[in-house]
Amino acid sequence: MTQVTKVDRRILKSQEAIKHAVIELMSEKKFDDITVQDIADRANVSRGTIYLHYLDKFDLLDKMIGEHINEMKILCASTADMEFAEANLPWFEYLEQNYLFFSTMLASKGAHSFRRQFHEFLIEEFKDEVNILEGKNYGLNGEIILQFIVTSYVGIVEWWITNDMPYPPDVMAEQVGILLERNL
Amino acid sequence: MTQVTKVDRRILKSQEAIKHAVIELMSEKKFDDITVQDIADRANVSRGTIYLHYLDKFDLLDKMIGEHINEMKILCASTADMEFAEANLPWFEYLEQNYLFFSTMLASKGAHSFRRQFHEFLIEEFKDEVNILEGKNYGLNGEIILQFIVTSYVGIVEWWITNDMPYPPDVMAEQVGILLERNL
DNA sequence: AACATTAATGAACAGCTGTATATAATTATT
DNA sequence: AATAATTATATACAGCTGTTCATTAATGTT
Repeated sequence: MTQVTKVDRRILKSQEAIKHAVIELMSEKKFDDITVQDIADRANVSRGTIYLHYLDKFDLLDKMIGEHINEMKILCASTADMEFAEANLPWFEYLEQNYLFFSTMLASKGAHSFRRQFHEFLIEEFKDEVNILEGKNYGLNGEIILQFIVTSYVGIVEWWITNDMPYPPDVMAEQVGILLERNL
Repeated sequence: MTQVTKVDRRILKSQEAIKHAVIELMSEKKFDDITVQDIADRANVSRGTIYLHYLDKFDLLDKMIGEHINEMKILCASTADMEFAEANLPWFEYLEQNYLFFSTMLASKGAHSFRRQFHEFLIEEFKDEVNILEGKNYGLNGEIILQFIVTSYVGIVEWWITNDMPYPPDVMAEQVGILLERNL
């Protein structure tokens, strides 16, 4: 069931301007140094308008991250029955394409949002892959294995981005793919 | 070469009072809700005194975390040639003993400090354990394997603490030990 | 005990935050 | 086109932050 109620144009316009302003400012300074006043000035809206849509600047960042995670979910749907190494590739390419956003965001106090959302997303993706009834993980704790895999994925992505993507997406996808196969 | 120059008693007294105040306040509210004014009032020092010792409240938290990491380094030195499952145990026990501090800290915007410091510490511990010249990791990228292992360790510890330690330290140590053996 | 050094204090400051409110402008609907 | 509802604006406010500075207090060393 899709929501068909029209959203007031003013809301879309304000939110677009605000998010666009953040992207612009991110290429000029660290997210932690960007003030709500900065964003309002750049977006050409009243500072109060930002608080009308978001709790604070971290909530704003959180929602921008959420939109990226949704993009990655869509990418994921199209690789449903590939091998890990192959299915990983679109994600690493997507991260690379949005390097400025992700690197600036990860260098800020809002990095927690990304980690939380990406973690939740990956838990959904991998939770059915863990088998402790037979095979290599027989007898182990499924919850701990799932956390082990997912946090390593989140962590390696964060490492890759904050270290200026030292390897190309296809190398990352392949190496991470091998590590996933070994543990799942 | 140990530093023998005496530290002014007032410095020790102020810093002790400040750190003690933070610990106290942590049992009353989330770290993000604690203000520098709160800390100054509780520690019975002038607000300016805190800025005399620390850049801001996150720098203060960072230094408190650093002291815990140092404790864990000391624990580590005594388990140098044990199996992973055994060597892990003192860490998980230490984390359990300081549950209030770690859980409150991880629920804040300062969680990044812990992750960074614990990550750096583990890199030092594990960097010599990766062998890509023979064995299970032959031909793989050593840097990526190291990041994979270390971030999963940091992540699983964070998961364990923020989820109210759902398993006792010995179970965690054993399960994580198995996962480490498999990948190193 | 007297001294020079260092640390702590209190007050003042500009700037940002988050909230509230009255007013104006825009929108969707009739 | 007129209307009611919604959104945006400007302004004001109290509280916190991080810095500065002159003054006072405590410390370690002669």
